Order: sequence, then structure tokens, then C-alpha cells
Amino acid sequence: MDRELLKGSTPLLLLSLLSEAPMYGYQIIETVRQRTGGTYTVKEGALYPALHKLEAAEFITSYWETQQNGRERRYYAIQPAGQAFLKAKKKEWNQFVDMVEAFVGPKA
Amino acid sequence: MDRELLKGSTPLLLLSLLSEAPMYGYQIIETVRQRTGGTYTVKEGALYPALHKLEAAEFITSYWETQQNGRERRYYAIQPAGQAFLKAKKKEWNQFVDMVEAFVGPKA
DNA sequence: TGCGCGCTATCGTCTTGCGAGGCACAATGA
DNA sequence: TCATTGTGCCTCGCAAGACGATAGCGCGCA
Repeated sequence: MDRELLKGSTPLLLLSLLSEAPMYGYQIIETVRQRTGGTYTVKEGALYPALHKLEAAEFITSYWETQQNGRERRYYAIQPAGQAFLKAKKKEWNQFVDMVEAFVGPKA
Repeated sequence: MDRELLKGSTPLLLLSLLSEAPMYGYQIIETVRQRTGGTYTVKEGALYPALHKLEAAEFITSYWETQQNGRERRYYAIQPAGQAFLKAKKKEWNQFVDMVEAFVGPKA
């Protein structure tokens, strides 16, 4: 998959995922990999900066959670402002798809 | 419209447009502007570099044409290799849309 | 002891779109 | 006559994002 197409879609994906449930980094990577059947993998180098940016904007929060084995994980959870932002992003996404399809022709 | 989403979609749009008919730069800009009802405008700073790159890859060719008033226009026309590339790009585009929708939910 | 895995994260590089700018000539109109 | 607008080509420096590489650390297992 062409990497350039992905640009800008990462926050949308992240927010969508987190709106289902709080998740930690590694889990996000695995979930995306599995749900796309392996065709797409989020790379750490894209994930963490995006997550941090979302957090700085207060669209998500993070907290550490200790597992039974004593190890820690950092969970990320969506915030109300993030929900609103997600909604706007979805709309934008649909507009974008419609726009491209106006030139390329419908998906079918 | 978020500029970041656009990244990577430009070659697809350009090739799609040129597969309809050869066009010159200014015409491409105007066509895109009109067909999207003004919501999206290709900028020269994005257009020409993209066009030149497509030409360097031999997906399109260009030729100058003189108008009645003596002025010149550079037309860009798609090549067979460009048609093939366009086909592949379209497929990739559809995969990309499906992928995002697998997280965001269907458009409707 | 050493390897791989789960899990965190950063850095430099590359590509892309954008805004701003430059150049040239035609047509319009005050 | 001269200024403005529109047509038409193009380049440069910047910001943002994804990528590959890299790093660290504790655990379980052979």
C-alpha cells in the first residue's frame, strides 16, 4: 500500500479504534494488523508521534496500568473532545472519498 | 479539507483526468475546481512537480500547442504505461478506502 | 547464559503539498 | 496610453507525516 495515501488518515484510524475501547500501543499495532489481514501495519515511528500529538491536543488521555506480572502498559483512551473531533474527521473523510470518486469513478 | 489527506492522491487524480483527454496545466486546475464545486483546488506548487514526475516516469507525455492568438500551451497526455499505472492505483485506492472503512465504519 | 518477545519510545530521512514568488504575454478598459 | 486582470508556465523553502533503524528493559524458556 502506498504510504503517501495514508497520510492524514492516521488520526482518524486511531480515534476510531480508541472510541471502541482504551488500548495500548502494541495492542493498536496488532489490532490493525489483524483487522486488515496483514495488508497494513502501523509502524511505531508513525504511531507514537501521532498518539502524543492527539494527547497534547487533549483528544485522548493516557495512563499506566500494571499487569499481574508486574509489568506496565500505557493505555490511551479517548476524551469527549476527541469524540467530537472524530465526528468531524469522519465527515471530512467522506467528503474526501466523494471528491476522489468524482474523478476516478465510483468504487464498484 | 485537510491537506494531509490529499497527499498521495494527486497522481491518481491527474492520471484519471488525463485518461479522459489531454489537458494543459491551467485547464487541469480549472477543471478540478469546477468539478468539486470549488471545495478543492489543485495548487500550482503541487500540480507541476507532480506532472513532471509523472512525465519522468513516462506515464504521461507533453507537447506544446500554439493557439490562434500565438500563445503556447503545454498539453499533457497519458501513455499506455500510465493507463496501466492508473489501473493499479485505482485498485490501491479501493483497498485503502476499504481499509479505513473497516475501522471507521461504512460511509452511510 | 542467551535468545526472542512484549512493550515502550526516539531520531533522521524522504516525500509531499502549500504558499509565495517570478516571468511573460493578451485582452480589457479607463 | 497605461494599468489591471487573466492566462499560462514554473521554482523554491517550509511544514507535516510515514518510514526504517535503533534503543532499552524485563520476562520466559531452552
